[in-house]
Amino acid sequence: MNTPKAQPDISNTEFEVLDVIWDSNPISSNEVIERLNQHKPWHEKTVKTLLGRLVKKGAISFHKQQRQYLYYPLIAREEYVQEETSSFLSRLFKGKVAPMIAGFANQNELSKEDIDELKAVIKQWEKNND
Amino acid sequence: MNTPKAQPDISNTEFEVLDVIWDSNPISSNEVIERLNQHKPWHEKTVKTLLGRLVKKGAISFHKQQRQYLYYPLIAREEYVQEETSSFLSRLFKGKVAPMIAGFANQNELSKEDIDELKAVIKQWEKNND
DNA sequence: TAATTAAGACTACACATGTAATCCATTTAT
DNA sequence: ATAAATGGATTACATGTGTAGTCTTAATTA
Repeated sequence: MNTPKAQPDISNTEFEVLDVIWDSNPISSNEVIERLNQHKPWHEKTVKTLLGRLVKKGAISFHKQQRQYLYYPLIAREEYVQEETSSFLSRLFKGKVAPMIAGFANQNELSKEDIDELKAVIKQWEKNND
Repeated sequence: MNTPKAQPDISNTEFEVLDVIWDSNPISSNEVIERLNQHKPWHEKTVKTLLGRLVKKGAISFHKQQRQYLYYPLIAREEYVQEETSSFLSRLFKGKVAPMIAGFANQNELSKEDIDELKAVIKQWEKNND
């Protein structure tokens, strides 16, 4: 019985790379670089370093296609995001979601659309919990 | 016109110290240490280093009382938390709150109480937005 | 008053992170 | 067949972070 592998610590820049891979994979380093460069002016070498670190951390892997590597994720975005969210909420809001939303409301950062979406989530929850 | 000072980057351990100070201030280093040690086994020197770093970063300050320093925060918890939350949401959820809550719901991490609190927040929002 | 303690300042040190540059082995172009 | 380009591996290097230890000086105690 192996303990469920804790998510590796993924740095901010690593996350940006990983997010591209989640978005589209398998994917070559060149395509990762190209996609990133639509938003970030990162040097090719920088991105390759980050890819290497993600591999070492066990967040992604690859298979070879001739000279190139085609990368794919080893962890699911949903899982990663869920864990990050839980730890974030527990650090800043004692783990409760409502105070976080309340903070947003107080800053006038909630739109009508956000509210409608929240209502839909609540409705769905109620449907699932008899 | 001075640009609103961006929050300094506060590390995880620094945050724990800062949180104690937010909770009760002005406060001496010894009391910070004592309170932290109810949960964390940090060496006295470690905590003092963190206090010094927080001062240097402009997150806290102090006034002297004889030999000792009495620390107090320079940034409000609410502000800090709000900024962290915004950047967190934008990184992981494109800035939308509802998908975050939905993720929680899907993991069965929402209690009836959470739902009730969310409803209250929504009701309040609606009252404030005509 | 001399010795000890205690507060904060300064120093340390390994590992992480952001940001590449260089090295080496293939491919590919000339 | 050589030379040049390209992919990945390895190395670099400043700054941040976690986690203290040592130094200096003032206060307290014997």
